[in-house]
Amino acid sequence: MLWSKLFIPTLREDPADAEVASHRLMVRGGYVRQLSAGIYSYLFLAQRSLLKITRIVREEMDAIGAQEFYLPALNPAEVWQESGRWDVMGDNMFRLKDRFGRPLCLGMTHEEVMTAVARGELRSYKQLPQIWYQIQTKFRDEPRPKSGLLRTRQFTMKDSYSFDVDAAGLDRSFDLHHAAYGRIFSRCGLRYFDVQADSGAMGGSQSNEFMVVTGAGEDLVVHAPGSNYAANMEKAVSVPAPPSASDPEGALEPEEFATPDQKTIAEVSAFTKLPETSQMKSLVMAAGGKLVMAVLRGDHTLSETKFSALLGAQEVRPAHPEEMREALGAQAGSLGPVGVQKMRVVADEALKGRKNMICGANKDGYHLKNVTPGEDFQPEWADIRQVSAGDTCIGTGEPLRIEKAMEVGHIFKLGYRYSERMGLRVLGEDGKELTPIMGSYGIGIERILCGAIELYHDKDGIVLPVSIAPFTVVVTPVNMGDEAQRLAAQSIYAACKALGLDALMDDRDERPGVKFKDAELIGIPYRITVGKKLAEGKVEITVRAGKTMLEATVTEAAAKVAELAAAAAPKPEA
RNA sequence: CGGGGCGUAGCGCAGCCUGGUAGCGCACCUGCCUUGGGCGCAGGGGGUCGCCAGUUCAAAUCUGGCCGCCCCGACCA
Repeated sequence: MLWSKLFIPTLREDPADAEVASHRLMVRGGYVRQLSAGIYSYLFLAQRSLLKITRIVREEMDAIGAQEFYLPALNPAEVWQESGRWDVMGDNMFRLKDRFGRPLCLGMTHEEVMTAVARGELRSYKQLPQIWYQIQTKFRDEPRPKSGLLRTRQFTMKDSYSFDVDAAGLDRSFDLHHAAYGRIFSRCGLRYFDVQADSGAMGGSQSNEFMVVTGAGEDLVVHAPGSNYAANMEKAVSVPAPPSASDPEGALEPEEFATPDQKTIAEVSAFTKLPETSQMKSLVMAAGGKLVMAVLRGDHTLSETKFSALLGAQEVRPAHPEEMREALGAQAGSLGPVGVQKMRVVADEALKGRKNMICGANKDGYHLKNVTPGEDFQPEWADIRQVSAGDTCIGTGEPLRIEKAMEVGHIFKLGYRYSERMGLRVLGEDGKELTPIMGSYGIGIERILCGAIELYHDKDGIVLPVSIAPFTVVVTPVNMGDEAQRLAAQSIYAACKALGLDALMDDRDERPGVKFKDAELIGIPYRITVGKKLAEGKVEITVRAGKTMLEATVTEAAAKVAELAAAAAPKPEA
């Protein structure tokens, strides 16, 4: 295509309201323009790149036998009411009414619609397994859209759903997706982590997230560089760093002592001159209308995800001050597990084997010392602790790293939730009805592009992987007024196209500096510069990643780029 | 929803405190010039100063309300 005819509105300066690199560069590079908070117009370059991404996704989904559908984004309330998510989704769902007042919503995901199709049509176990997918626009009324295309109110998702006769079948469908996702993200050129994740309150057993490590991300991944361990922060486990002071010896009895105005762990630690690791933190939480006490080492943080999973509760919140006072007779800052009868007490396993520690006395202004978990109080033991910096890997003992990351894909085993509630049944081999088991698998299409840009950019702009760049190569005649250059550039451009390269011809009557800057900004992997060396029959090939440069003759330039591109973006194995 | 910031030409910003002709750079248009890193010269077009109300002889500027956008937090099957 001819650059002079295209709409690629690059900006010389950074947009004022773009914070993260992908947002800033996509606006500057003329990929996108914002229409409203969390709503973007994808211009020519973004659309080309997104089409390349979706093509890769399609190829890999088709390769595992998945079938592409296209489902309505506009959904009647009924199906969401049947699944129970009409209420669960709350304000995150865009809702509207039609002219007759019938409630509708814009789809956030498509479990309901897929299940509705399935229950109308699937009759026999012989029709299973099925994997259905679509690439569709999703709508979520985010409380805070942010970071450009990272968190938007309208976005594109590849979502697939599997239907199997039994758990073993679901395992196979899950594994197929797991492998396909790895191929998809690799082919898109992403460096990613495949992490164990929490499956959330919506049911389901196994769950993996595909995460791209970037400071722009909103999640945290915990990983050990030397081993295979990687997990979402919510689910991660670790060996805690040892306490910084050893516990006092002896079978000591708990003893009350005054701690006026010392409430936080830090305050009590300073007051007692004993480190935070010698304190016990007692948190009273309300779950499902009941109070539960969580006891942790002073320097540790409660993982609300693990805690609520343990309790099987949908919602866990800190107890109100009145609730604490009523149940324990003291306020936060002086609470402790000793003598507590009215509520469950769950202690984190990091406290196992510890003795003679300090905790609140359930009496304002007082704490207890010489408290030994398991002796002076009998808790339920569980891992309810969030991994923290300094912890080590359970498997290898090496230090764990905690890094910010962005979720680009999520696969998980749904179980029977939707099929059960929405009445999806087929006849089994034995002639009895059975409820198919489902899986759900999502990929954020725009997030792949964002992730690639976050990972690969420099001060001059975007450095996209060949497989998802809007163009593979740009042919840049330095001086359009020079006929020899123009003709040579045209022949190279034609040769590129003949080789099937996605080529762009920068035929604009611009200064060379402008053309170079623009090509670098928008991230085209290769540039063939036709300039002063043409007198010797030579042109230059510049590789955007690393800005390396090599020479080639006019006749061989296109083939050389094709070779480089093929090496950089291998095709899928047949 | 809580905290902070910002709204003036397509983009980036100044002007506002101390009320009185709406500015600068980039981009855009015309002409000349130039052609290996966002050239140069000359001329030109483009604004309900976010919206509404108030104060005033007079409001981009002061006051009040509203709206929008960005950032932090809460939230995120």
